[in-house]
Amino acid sequence: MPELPEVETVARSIAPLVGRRILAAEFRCLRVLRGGDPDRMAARIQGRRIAAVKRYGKFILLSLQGGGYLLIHLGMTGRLLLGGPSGKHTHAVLTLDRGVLLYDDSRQFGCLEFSEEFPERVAKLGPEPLEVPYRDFASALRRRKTRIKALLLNQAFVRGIGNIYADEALFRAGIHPLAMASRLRGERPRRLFDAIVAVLTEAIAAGGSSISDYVDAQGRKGFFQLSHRVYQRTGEPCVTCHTPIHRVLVSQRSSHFCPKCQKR
DNA sequence: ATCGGTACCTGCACGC
DNA sequence: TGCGTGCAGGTACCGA
Repeated sequence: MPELPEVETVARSIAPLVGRRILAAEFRCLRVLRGGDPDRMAARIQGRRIAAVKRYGKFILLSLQGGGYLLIHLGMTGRLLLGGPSGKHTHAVLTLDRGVLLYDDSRQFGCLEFSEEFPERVAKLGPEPLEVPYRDFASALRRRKTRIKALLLNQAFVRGIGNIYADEALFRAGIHPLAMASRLRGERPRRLFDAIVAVLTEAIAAGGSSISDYVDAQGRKGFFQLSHRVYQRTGEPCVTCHTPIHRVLVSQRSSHFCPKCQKR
């Protein structure tokens, strides 16, 4: 489900939890828990206050008062919900001094991880696409001998872009998903950079894309799916030239593009 | 050191 | 109705 705009929306919707105390933590699913024993992890979290909520790429990091971090990744189907009934895929329940926070994830590709130090997984990520200076982005592009679509999905290159926004940015920039990153010339790197910034900014303003079941922590849907120009529009006419949208696999991921507007 | 391919898990839409 | 197939926003890990 969630890429940078969706995770940003979720992070904003749980921002009011700053200052709340975690009275109890219950972890029900070993698979989504990183770094060991559920009861020990619960014991280390219990009683601490949430000092900050911050997004890093597709991760949400809760900093706890007095040290310690709870790192959350939503995977494909993860949801953080403020209150609401716990269901068959609810894997964690944080009882707060006011309210409750649930972690729900049917496919179990997401994860929760507690660490005393700033998490290594976050430290290894590339820069934020909305913060990286253009010249850093352009010089990194030049050094990569891989397909541009695969590179945009690589979280060590830039953090937060997933399949939807990679396809949408490449369409806006007029670049074929199979183009080699290091061989983009002339205006193309700049157009790609600007397209990424524009599509992410617009998507955040729309509360993200709700493809099937994505909602923020208050259960609100996003509406950026209404603005998708290529993603999951295979066979439909291109909004610019009316050519049917094509689909190819790049690194085993569906990639949607206009064969006329996006040249290699 | 970088890659591309595969595995992980559940649910849904589709054709038969 | 049910069954098999393919597809889905994710990352981690493997061998080349």
